[in-house]
Amino acid sequence: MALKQKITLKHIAKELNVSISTVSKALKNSEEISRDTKEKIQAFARLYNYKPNNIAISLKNKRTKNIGVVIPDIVHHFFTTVIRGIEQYANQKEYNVIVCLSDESFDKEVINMEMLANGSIDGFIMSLSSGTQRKNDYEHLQQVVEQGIPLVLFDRVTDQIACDKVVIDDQMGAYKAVKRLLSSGRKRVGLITTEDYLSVSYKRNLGYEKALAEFGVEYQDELVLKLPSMEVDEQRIADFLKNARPDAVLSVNEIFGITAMRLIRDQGRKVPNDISVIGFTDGLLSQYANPSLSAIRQHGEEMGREAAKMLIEKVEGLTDSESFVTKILEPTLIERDSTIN
Amino acid sequence: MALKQKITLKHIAKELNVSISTVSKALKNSEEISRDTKEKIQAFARLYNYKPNNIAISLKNKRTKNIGVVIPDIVHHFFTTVIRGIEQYANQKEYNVIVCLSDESFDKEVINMEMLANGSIDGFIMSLSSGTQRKNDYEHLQQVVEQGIPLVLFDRVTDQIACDKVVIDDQMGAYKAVKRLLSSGRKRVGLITTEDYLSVSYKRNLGYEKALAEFGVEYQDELVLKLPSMEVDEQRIADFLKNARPDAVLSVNEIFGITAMRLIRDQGRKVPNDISVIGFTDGLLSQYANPSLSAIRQHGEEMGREAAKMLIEKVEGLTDSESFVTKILEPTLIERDSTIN
DNA sequence: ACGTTTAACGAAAACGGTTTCGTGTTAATA
DNA sequence: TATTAACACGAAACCGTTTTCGTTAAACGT
Repeated sequence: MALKQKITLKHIAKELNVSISTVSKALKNSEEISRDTKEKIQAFARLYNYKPNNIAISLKNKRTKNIGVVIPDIVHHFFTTVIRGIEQYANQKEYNVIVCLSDESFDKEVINMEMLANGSIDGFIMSLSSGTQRKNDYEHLQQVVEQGIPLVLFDRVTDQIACDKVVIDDQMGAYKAVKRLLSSGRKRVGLITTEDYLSVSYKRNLGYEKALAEFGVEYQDELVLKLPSMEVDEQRIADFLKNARPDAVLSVNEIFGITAMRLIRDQGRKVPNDISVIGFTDGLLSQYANPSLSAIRQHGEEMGREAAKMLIEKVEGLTDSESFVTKILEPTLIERDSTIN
Repeated sequence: MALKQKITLKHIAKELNVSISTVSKALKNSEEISRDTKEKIQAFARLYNYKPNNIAISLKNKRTKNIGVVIPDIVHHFFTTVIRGIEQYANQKEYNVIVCLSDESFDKEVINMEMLANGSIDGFIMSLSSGTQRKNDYEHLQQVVEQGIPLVLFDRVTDQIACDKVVIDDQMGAYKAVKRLLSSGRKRVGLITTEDYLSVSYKRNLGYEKALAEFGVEYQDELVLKLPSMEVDEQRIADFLKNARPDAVLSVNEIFGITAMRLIRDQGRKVPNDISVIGFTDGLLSQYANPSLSAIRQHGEEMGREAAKMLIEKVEGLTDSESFVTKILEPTLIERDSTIN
């Protein structure tokens, strides 16, 4: 099979007995070049399907039209929707999206960023790995911003780095959920969460406490289950449900919520009659669970679009590179079958 | 804030009063350069954290170490696991992954591929959009292979293009499922699928028929529901369940399966006692559904790893560029609560 | 008829590397 | 002492563009 080698300006120039610069200008329809020459060159280019080499252009312009996205995990509905949002906006602005997974590991996050920071991308959009948040080390981010590479953090952010951010109001989300549970008459609202090193967990705990306080309900340790990671520890959840005997549960993610619902049933109680359940991260599971799970929707796609917008505006210099904003999206409570009025 | 501009060979050369070539060689530990000079240069480079510019290297080597992944949709557990598999392998080989979404649209698929094909990537991994399969037009793929860009197709493939492929044996998957249902005594095994233009649906239908034939069961049109797209049409599924009255159902994806289970219950029948259900695409939904859904596992991660391996071997010339293989992964039936022995 | 504008194009530098091929210096060899 | 090899380094081409700045020749003005 004969390979149709990509044609370059040089080829065209030689074939048409003109200089490379003339070809370049002709293809850009420059006024400098005569009608005749332009037509000849453009026709030839069309015929051989000339397309400029992106890499060469990147080198020249010092702009790649690539944006690097570094996320902890892609097999996770929330991140996946964010990526889609990023893609949507980026695509329409003719940017490509390079996705790297940190796998919740600090080291991988660092390696990936260093790899991309050496010219491969014009800017970063990222969500911190749990490893990084636990280590509380943001040197690699600092390096990137010091090099003048725009950075937008989303969802799992840190205030130790000055950059644009987009988050949902996690505290508000938890607050809304708990308020909803309390005002429908629930007395013992439990919380299934992870330990505080994850920024989002911390804030959700705050919202939980705030709602309790507002309703004059005392915070009780036994009603809060803090799991050490996102792993589903059925035993601990089951024990928690049995011992604390909540009449409502807010879970910090979908899976804990779904699992809790199943365990509740196994223990002979009913959702939502005996126990209401609300989960964070409104994804497919919440939608299709049985009973379907009321959830705090985090608007991942919007978050992605917003992050991409902020990033690209910085990249293209449309926005002051010294001033940063944090966009806070308001979460929405989606009522389904796991809560009762 | 003082920007730490990226340092280049030129900077180092000027600072140390040597030539650029000397710096380049010294940093590669070339024998050509004296101990002293090398140490001096390397120390300086380390001090200023010199990292070569990827773009410049790409231009020189005509190799980007990027691979382009074009998939129909990212908010889909199966594709997401494939990406993870690709990432795993690619990362370990120091390749980056550029993800583009075709959104099931032919046009977007074409645009994305053309964009990436102009030097941005060393090869493609892709799964065809439904738009493309419906249009049955593979010109853009042909172009790419004619330019000598390696291409690996996965899952949704076509035999109109000669390239490496990795798929699961969809026919076998359906066959295994239906065989399982029939041998546990079911008589009226229904199939909820999509129309045949999707290559996978077609093959799954074949497996369904094959199992029926083997058990001497006659194929009945009324037991097969072909939806026009992947949209969940509850009404049609409900009607199908009521009218065809199957005692077992194989669904061509997770969502149809989950939905069917719910509708079955709504109609007053029980899973798995009255009706067994098996779904394709073993994802979170199947795992966490209630009852949990028996499923055909498609080994997305392995598929991704395999695709990445095949691609990178082609890219690096380790494998003959003229000969292509199709790797067929065997699907696994995962038994859960939605089937009864 | 002479200087000046203008049109149309080419040469060359630049982006940041890699690599081949000198070249000058010194040390070893005949 | 003349020759040569080894050593250490630099010049320059190259990857494929873009862009600035000539340069040439024709057209123009007076």
